[in-house]
Amino acid sequence: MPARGKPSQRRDALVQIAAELFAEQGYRATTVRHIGDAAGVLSGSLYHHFDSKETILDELLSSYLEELLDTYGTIVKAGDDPAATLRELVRASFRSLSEHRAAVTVLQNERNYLRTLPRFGYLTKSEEEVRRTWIAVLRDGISAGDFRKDQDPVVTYRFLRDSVWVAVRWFRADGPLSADELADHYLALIFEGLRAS
Amino acid sequence: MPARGKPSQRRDALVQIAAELFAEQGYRATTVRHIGDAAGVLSGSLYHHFDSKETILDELLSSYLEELLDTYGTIVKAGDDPAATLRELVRASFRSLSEHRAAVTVLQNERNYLRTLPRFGYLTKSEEEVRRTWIAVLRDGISAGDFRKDQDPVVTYRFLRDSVWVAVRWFRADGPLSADELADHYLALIFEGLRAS
DNA sequence: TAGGCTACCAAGCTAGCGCTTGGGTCGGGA
DNA sequence: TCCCGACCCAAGCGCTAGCTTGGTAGCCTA
Repeated sequence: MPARGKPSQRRDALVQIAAELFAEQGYRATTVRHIGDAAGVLSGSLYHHFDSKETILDELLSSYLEELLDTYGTIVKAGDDPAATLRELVRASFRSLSEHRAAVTVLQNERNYLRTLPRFGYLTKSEEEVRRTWIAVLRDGISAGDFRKDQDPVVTYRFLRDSVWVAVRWFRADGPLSADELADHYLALIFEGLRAS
Repeated sequence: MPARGKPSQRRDALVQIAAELFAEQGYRATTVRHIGDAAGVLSGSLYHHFDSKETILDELLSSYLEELLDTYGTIVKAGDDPAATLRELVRASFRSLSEHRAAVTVLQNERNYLRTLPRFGYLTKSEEEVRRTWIAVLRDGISAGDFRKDQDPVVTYRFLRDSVWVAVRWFRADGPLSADELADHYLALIFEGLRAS
């Protein structure tokens, strides 16, 4: 069986096939026989590539989170003003949501369950790092006078985070709006509000 | 077995017990043996009250949706101006989220899956009615000059809807914020925006 | 006090789950 | 030519899922 560090095209393709099924039907509702069928292979043959169904999911999620946190780090290091940084964080999030739709969907839907598994303890850590990043930007924006002071950054963070990521439920990369257009629409709503001036 | 229209205290209690488990672990991951254990009964005994696990879920969801749509109807019929109506819709939604936490959670998490089952076709219909209600208010607000014209009401609706309902993931009725306080915090963000004036 | 109703138990059925085992095929390097 | 590694099949194991069946204890009413 190929190891994690020893990449294989077939292995990567199988992860993607499984990812689509996980996203559509849920991780637990997707059976190894489904995955095998979709890949044109008997279910047992999957165990040549992976030692468990969990491993397939792990590969999907950890590689996604690695990339996302990397992108966040780059944005923060750029050191723009808080409003611009927040804007870039939102844009990057919507882009990741379009490029890794399956991974994001699974993460949203199975988060509570997966966190109970020791193997996926890193999900909590990643989530905490995302949280720190966003809240720091919000606090900076308040201190700098860019953002309103009568907002609790913790509550605001949860709203921003949730309303961005939950869009994965209906966003389609081949739909009428691109990820960046959607991000800008969202940012306009968040920054300027709904009320006519 | 008691029928749907023939209420039974025991039956209602069992629905609530099951609802908590469905919300915490997911509908499919909750077994009839779990439900039986939580109710202090053997799993087979549940089939005295319900003819299937699906029936338990159906009872939970349909009664919740009935109540929600009823509340929405009352608010719209009151005929306030669009901003006030939207405010009341948001408040009512947050309240329903606190009073029917389990039902909302299940609906959010299993929506995609349940819509594939013929039995739960009414979920799509209810969703459509909610959609019509909100979008009508948004359009009215734009026409009346209360809301900004450069917003697509369809996209805005999805943001509002998602960011309200997704709060069920972290909202606790016994937490620091009441449902109305949370609604007001949210409304301030939506109406006035994040940017300092 | 007999009969029926509500609520439950004890036991087990079938289907399908994740995963294992032993073996087969085929292309590339020595 | 020989063999190794990548890849896959066929069959089935142990287990748990939702659900069924036949029976019973206690209560209410006539």
